Amino acid sequence: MINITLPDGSVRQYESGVTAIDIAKSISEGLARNVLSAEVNGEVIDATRSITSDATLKLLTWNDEQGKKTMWHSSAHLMAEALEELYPGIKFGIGPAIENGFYYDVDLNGGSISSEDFPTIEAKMKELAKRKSAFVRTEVSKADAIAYFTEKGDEYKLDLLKDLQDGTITFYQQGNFTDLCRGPHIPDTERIKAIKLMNVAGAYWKGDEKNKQLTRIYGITFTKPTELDEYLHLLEEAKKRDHRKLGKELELFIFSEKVGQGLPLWLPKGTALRERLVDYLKRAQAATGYVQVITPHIAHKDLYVTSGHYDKYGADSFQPIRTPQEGEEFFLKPMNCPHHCEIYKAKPHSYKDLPVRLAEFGTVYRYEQSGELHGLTRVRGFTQDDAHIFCRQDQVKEEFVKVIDLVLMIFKALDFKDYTAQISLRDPENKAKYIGSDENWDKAERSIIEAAEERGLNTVVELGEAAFYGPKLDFMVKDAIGRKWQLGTIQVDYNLPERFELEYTGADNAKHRPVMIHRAPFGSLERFVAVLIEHCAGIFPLWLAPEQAVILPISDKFNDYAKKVSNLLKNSDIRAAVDERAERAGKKIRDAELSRVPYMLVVGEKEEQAGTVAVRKHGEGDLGTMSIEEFADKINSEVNSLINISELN
RNA sequence: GCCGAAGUAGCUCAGCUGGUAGAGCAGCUGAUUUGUAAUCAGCUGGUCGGGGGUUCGAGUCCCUUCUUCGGCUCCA
Repeated sequence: MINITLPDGSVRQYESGVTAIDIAKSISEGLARNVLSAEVNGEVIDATRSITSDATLKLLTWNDEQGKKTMWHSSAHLMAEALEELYPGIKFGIGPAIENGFYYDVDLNGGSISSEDFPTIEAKMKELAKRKSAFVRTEVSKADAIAYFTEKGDEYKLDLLKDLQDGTITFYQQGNFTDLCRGPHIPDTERIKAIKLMNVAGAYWKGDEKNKQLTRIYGITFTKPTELDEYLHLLEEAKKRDHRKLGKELELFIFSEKVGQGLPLWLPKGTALRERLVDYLKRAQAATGYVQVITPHIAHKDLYVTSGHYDKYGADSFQPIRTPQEGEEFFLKPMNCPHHCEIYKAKPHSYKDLPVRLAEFGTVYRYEQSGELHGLTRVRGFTQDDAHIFCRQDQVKEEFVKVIDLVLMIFKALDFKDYTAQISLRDPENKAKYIGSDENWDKAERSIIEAAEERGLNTVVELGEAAFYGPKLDFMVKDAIGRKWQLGTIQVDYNLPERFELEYTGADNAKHRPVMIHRAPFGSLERFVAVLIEHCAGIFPLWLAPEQAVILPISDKFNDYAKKVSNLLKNSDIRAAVDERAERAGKKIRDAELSRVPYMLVVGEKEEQAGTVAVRKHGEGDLGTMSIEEFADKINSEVNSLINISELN
């Protein structure tokens, strides 16, 4: 007998050789039907594999990330089986699960597949799924595996086999399809109940553009038809929230072919929104010991030679700006850090002065690949809410805590409730590729982890994801419809202080090298505004909305009163416009609702006589009549409850 | 940068197999003076992304270029 420990800590005894499915059945039939794979001693395996020694077991279902991945990976095999029946002679690359679904890369030998073929493929997949074919795992020798794919004529699988060790090779077979695969897979194809192929795209074999281009077919599957419906609904919702669409509709920003790709033009309303974000962060930073600096948009080549960026990015960047001076070259600044290093260097520092926190809303230019540009999330000119903190090694933790507080304050003000901190550390197997002493790295890594713990962050630690110059913490937020975005970042840098020979004088009267911390709570204003638009679907928090209220006179007889109301509100720092058009109230309300103005103030004869406004809230409707002062108080208290910088002190 | 698709009025889109452009909204003008999601009428507006070609004739076919979209690769 063996002991199986379940996630709740309970221990059950089973015969050796029991499978996860057997165990699930012993708990309930329903659970057994839902099991997709199993995590045994931390490793995800087929739910149908035997367990022969004491183990901890977690049964994975659709509700587990890994369960979904298993399902989608198996779905890729199912699609491959369908494709092989429909397109005999087709060759297969790789077919993994991805964040939302799966894909398979195929070589059609000159043929083609388009989205018009999807219904046929989907129908075939459904037919095959219903056969309830089991996914059967077999261990094969490398020689046998090579023989199998040589006979089949699948050069891609043979290419993959080259890099595999004999003795670790497994095949999975379901129905008539056999694939080289590590697994794991779901018990049988019948668990796949809903299938949707999403799109086709070209993709190079092994991601290398020198290799042949394969056809990549994306799909997604579900354990219930309703889950597919929900997913399609979510996609539609995402489309409605697309910041590129809303940015145009709400007149926030545009792009112009003449100005250039990836160079956004901020319209008055977008600028108002952005400036408000900037003011907010500036006030918060002023309260937490930052000083603002301003540096030019271009810099001499030498700056980037010193920083090392010239060697690394020179040829792939905007090319140098020349001057009448022979051989002189300037570059558009791609980051603010080297400039800030020069500011730090401008005078000697004592250990007592540290940390020095230099902040700048610095606009930078990077020549991103044309195919990579996307709305405001990936542009060629953008403004970072950048700051560099120069501190002693023993201050790293405290500085991290402070930056975390700043980021959390912003998340609160913008209603991001769901976030995790991703901590990127060194690859412990390969410490040599990182710059800086082992001791400092250890300290810094520990400081970051402790800072995150102290603030109760949910963290995910990624080994080997650190930059060569230091470990970092990135905030991953989930938006209102569950999509993940990377926003704020905090990074330790041991490289630039070295290259710029930054120093401070310690208590021992000797020179020491400060630690540099890069941080950007928003990341960039462009990207942040894009995420914000998609998060709130264009319905901005009241403190940010370009217009907080619009006053709607019933007829032009009341335009004067409307203007008076607008002026009174302006005195209370409320942004309110008047809709003076000769339209009916219904039309004005409709337009105001569509442009997502938070409050509409309808004014007519009654209001003019009583000195009041009839308040209507966006998306909610009529709130009744109140005095102008009451309304102003209501707005201001609502705003204050959202942004409260004093919390930081 | 690579592969695939698309580009028609300010916006959203229609325009079959080639026969010199349409709608709705927006805008303008006039009428209406209006009470919680679209008042009515009239009008303006396009070298059909740019360039080249085929043709008697090109929004429509071909080449080229730019931009956008979906992916790949990339992101200091």
